[in-house]
Amino acid sequence: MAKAKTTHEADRGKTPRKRNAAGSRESILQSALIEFSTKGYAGARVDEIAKRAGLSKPLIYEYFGDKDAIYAAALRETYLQIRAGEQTLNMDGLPAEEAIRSLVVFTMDHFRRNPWFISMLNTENLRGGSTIRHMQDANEIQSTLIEKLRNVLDRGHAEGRFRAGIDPVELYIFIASLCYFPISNVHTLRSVFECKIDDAWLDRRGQEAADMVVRYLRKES
Amino acid sequence: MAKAKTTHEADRGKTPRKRNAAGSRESILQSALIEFSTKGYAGARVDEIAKRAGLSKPLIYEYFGDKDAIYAAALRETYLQIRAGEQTLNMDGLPAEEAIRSLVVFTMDHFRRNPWFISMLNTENLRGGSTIRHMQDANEIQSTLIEKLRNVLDRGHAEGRFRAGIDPVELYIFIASLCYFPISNVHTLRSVFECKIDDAWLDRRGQEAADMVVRYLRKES
Amino acid sequence: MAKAKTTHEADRGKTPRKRNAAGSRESILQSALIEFSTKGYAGARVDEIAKRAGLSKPLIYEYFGDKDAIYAAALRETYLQIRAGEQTLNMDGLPAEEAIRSLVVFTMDHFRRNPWFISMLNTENLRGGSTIRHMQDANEIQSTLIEKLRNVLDRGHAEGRFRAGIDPVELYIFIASLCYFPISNVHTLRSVFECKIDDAWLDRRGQEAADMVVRYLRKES
Amino acid sequence: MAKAKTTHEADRGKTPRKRNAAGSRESILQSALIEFSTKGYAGARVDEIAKRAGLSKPLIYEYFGDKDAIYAAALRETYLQIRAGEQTLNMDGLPAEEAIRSLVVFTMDHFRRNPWFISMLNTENLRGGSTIRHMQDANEIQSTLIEKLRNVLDRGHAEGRFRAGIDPVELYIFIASLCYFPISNVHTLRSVFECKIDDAWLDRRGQEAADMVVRYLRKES
DNA sequence: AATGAATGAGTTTTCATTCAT
DNA sequence: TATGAATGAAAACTCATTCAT
Repeated sequence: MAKAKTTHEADRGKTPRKRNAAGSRESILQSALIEFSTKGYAGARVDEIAKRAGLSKPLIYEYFGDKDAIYAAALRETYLQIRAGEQTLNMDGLPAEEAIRSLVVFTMDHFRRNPWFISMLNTENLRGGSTIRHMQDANEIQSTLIEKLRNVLDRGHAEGRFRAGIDPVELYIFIASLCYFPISNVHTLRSVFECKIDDAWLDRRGQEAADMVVRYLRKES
Repeated sequence: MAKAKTTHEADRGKTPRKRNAAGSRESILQSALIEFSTKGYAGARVDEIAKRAGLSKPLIYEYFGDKDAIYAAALRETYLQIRAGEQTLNMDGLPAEEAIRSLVVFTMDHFRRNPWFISMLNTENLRGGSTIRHMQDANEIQSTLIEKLRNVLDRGHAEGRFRAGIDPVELYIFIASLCYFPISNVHTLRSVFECKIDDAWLDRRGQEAADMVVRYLRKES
Repeated sequence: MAKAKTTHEADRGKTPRKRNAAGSRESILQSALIEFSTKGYAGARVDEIAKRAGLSKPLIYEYFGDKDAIYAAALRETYLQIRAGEQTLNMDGLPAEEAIRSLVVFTMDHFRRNPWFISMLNTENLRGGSTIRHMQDANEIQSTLIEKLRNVLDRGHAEGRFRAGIDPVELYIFIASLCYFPISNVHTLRSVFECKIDDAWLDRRGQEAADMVVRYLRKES
Repeated sequence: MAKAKTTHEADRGKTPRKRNAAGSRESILQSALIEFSTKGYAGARVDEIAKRAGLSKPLIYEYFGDKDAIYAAALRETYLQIRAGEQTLNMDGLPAEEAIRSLVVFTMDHFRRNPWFISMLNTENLRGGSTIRHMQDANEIQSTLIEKLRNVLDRGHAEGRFRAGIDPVELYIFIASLCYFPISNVHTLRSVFECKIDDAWLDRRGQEAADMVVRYLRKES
């Protein structure tokens, strides 16, 4: 759990007011997230973060310590934002197969709507995971989603639709794989293959990926 | 000794010795590939490239021009090496389903054996593809593989095993997705999920991914 | 002590002390002027400019941008300083011929007292004028002097001493020519001719040049 | 006197043939002259000199030693070329005043036709004359011209046209001043004054300068 | 006589970080 | 809480010069 930041609710979301520690911190974080995700760790500029946040560099150092710490905070923030998004997913009312389909499509859309998530993961993996390795509660981060998925798998198996022995984490990694790659690698794919990777293509791909996952789960009749 | 033009053939091609332009260029390229793929574009150091190549910085600038150009050359080299590896894949003798399985497993292994490929793609995509977009023959690069895949799909359909209308490029992107993600994201996955992503896990995952692809292709009986 | 805004007025303007942006800028400019005028553009070292200014290189880049911009600022400063000097010239009380003589002698002395002016002009002309060409108000710079000269010429003509139709700009270029060359080319002249080009020689030459100009202007009787 | 270079007359002036020491030396010198006069000493590139000469850098070092020596040779070459040009001037047949006028106009044209002369002098003076100071026969260089001028002055005086006591060197420096400055400073003059300094302007200025010199010499009636 | 290959020692420029208020 | 001024250390890039043939 992140330490409870008593953000003055009134201030939140607006352009950060001066003399407002919590707001400034938030603002720096958001700016850092954009900077690191568009330029990578080494390519990111503290100057740029300060400028975008509308605050001074010394303040950033006061709050975070050094570039590494800013990056670590931004990475954590990325995960928190993604997890917050995932909380909105509700698969309860749906039949198991439909629930899986909706999870796949949701994941694809989620990645598309929050492109800095993928960029931050790329960056962190390029760096060998040296930062996330030291993040305390990293392993709690997606547990809710995994639980939801486990429930659906159980339900599907109980209904006789899904095979047994499917591990939700393993399955989730499949789903993430299918959704992550075409977004993460959109630029190289566009250059290497003729196919147009645009919004429509990604929409279709979400459906097709859902198909693939469902076929994989189905009990063979 | 005067005009002895017999360049010692044994020396050529391998560890490049001094006063050998082609060898030096090769050596720089290899060094650049390592540097860029382990540190990303902005994190890479020309100094380091020179040191690893056992040559001086000015020579690098003489041969390539500037950091951008070194990077571009290394990116292209990456693709060339990967394509060369793909030429070794032979699916001709196998039944369609086996051929597909072998392609998936091969792809997974190929990515594992050439980790700089994935790192370079990550780097390039983080940079928005600005370099590969200007690479002349980028789109020829994987055409052989796609042709092989098309043949297998046709064969599978002819034999009544595979569904019709599967586009080989689209399918290849599925296969790449499944193989790319767990390798590319190994560090973040390790931190977020408890599962051990080690060699054995990746071996199993290759098989499982092959399963998924094959089920996706199969005509439903 | 808390909000004491009384910047010690005594400190301001002269040898710039730390934490004084305007003073630092000034100091860099002065240092750049010395460096560029003694070494030329390509020979000048930003390092040296910093050292002489007692400030760090990054600050120079912060204030000016790059070497070209430092040079441009120094060139403009050169002209401003020269113009400021020219404002002190007063020819009003003198008879026309005396006024001209005093202008010639003043010009010679002015060039001698501000040797970096000639060096900067030489440097800029060697560079093909690429910097001054883009200087906004370059053509306003010597207009005051030209006006003064025009008045004297008119006066001299009205008094029946000077010929008509003398253009002040053209005449000024004659005067500048006579004063510029022996100072600008002092080193080559010393080597090529035996004559000693020293202070006394330049004093005499100022008088002689004044003579030449006056004879040129005189109405032939 | 320069050491008699036995240039194979047949080779001279053409594109330098390989395996031809004298031709190569000549070719490097010409190239150096262009490079140093257009870029100044520090801005000149040995690489560029080699490229323009169509020869390799090591050859240049073999022939000249180092950059300083190339520069020194180019500077001396400049003077030699200028002196060679001055030999063509013939004032013998003309009345004294006409002879002076023709010398002024000739000087102006000579400077215009050989722009690298002025650039080299500028460069050398910017460097404080450190090279020409060590040139052995520098003071012989313009002696012929001075002698010619002395003759004309004597003749003019004998004819009762010119004043007595005019030193030819001093006069020559006046003439050079008038011709040098508007060519040397063409770029800054163009920017600072509105007047168009073009070929026509320089033609007129030659005449006007001749006027000024003649008026200066004339015995006042 | 001539050169392609190579480099040590700079030079400009950048950037994370701190000082002083 | 907040910042304008400043910098040490390092990065990319250059250039006169030499090596080996």
